[in-house]
Amino acid sequence: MKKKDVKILLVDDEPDILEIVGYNLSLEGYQISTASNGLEAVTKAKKEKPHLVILDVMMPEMDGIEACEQIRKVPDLSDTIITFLTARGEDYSQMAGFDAGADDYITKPIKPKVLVSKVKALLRRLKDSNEEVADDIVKVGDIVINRVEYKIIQNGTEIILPRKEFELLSLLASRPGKVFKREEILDKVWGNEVIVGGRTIDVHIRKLREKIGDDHFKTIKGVGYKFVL
Amino acid sequence: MKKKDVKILLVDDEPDILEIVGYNLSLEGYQISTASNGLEAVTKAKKEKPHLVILDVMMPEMDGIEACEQIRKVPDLSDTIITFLTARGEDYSQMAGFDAGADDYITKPIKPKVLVSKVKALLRRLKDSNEEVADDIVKVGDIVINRVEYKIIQNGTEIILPRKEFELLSLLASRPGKVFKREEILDKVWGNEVIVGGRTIDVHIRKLREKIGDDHFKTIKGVGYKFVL
DNA sequence: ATGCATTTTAACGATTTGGTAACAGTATTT
DNA sequence: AAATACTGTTACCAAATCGTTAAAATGCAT
Repeated sequence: MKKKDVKILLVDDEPDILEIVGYNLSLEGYQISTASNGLEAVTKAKKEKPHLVILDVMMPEMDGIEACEQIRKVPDLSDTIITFLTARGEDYSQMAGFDAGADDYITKPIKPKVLVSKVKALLRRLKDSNEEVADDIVKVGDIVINRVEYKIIQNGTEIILPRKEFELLSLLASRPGKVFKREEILDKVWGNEVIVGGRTIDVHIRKLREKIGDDHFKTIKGVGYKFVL
Repeated sequence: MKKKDVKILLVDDEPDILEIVGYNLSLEGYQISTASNGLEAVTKAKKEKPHLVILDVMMPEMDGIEACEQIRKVPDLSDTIITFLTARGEDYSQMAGFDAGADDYITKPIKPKVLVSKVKALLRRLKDSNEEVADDIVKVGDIVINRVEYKIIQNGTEIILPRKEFELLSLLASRPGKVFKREEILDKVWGNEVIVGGRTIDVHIRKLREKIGDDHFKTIKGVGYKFVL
């Protein structure tokens, strides 16, 4: 997801806070909208479906805790990350925040740099959870992919794959039939910082074709590869 | 199939699990029913024909494995997806689950978000659960254009098209009957920086006429082309 | 460090694709 | 009917893309 497509809803009853936090986050390229109390927050959240909600705990009309609970009840917002703004030194242990479904706390006074890096960290979590769930066992066609033990079983035969091959297969098989663009594969298997040569994917595909079976991997020229059953 | 028409049968002997998992899934809009042991599960499955069964492995009366085998024997339920709930760290290598016909495992402890995205992923396998990919699969006349899998299906026959041809067809078929000007086609399929000769579009249209059928592509002299059903 | 497995690169060949040119065909205008 | 303008068709070439291989680089464990 592009940074500028990330929507953040900022909720606080102090206009100063809204402005300074909003300013710093918009500098980073996020889409910011604001609300000044819990009710407004819930309404806007439903309408705008933000990816992240930053909620002051103490507010008139409806406090942050309750707003958080309300937001958590909305199915469309199940992936939304909620973080509280709270005064430093409050007793976290008896805070109802996490019970209400919060993901994190940010303490006042707010340091812009800290805030921004915290937000980045939280949104990274969003990205991770959006990508397919990593940790378990899936059967797809004649293949069982065991992500826990890093092995695959095909017709009862166990096959141990090296990490990159395993992850590549794992990705392709996570959506049989879907074509994964080369770019997408690089993003998800290699990570978008690493730069590898143009033939790297092909070589790994070739090894998979050898080990798993030629017919399972189909090339779509100019686009990418797909796994077929 | 609409999300709210998807039936999920949840089987566990611990009421707490039933409640928390059931709650989270019903928030997503699925129809939930529950059973607290294997016998009940098989009975309910036969009656309700759920699309997905989430089955605890260890239960009184009849364990998950046997319940799974029973369910798999029912012809009506051949398309039902079955997934086990299992404690993390168990010895997967000697698990009888996949032999019994399971499609997946979900490990306890259960994180609601993980569970929900897992369930979504599994239900995506149901051919007709067009939840979110609806926009990427378009039916026009006797042709189905599948942008996810980069293929088109005509009268049940799969046809793989090269990229430019696919995109051209995709564009024209996106508005059957509408005439696309040559200029417009160049913009959308080739991109307005690239300059190609005057006969390029014609050649591609010709290839489509060969592969898809002559009558589908109508020439409007002096203007452009349109796709007709 | 040494050896082994994995990953990446580089080079080359093979294949597919996209694009052009040339000409034939067809409609449109004069 | 002739001239004009546009499209259809074909064969061919160039560029893009992919497959394969071997060797170099990297990582990893002994």
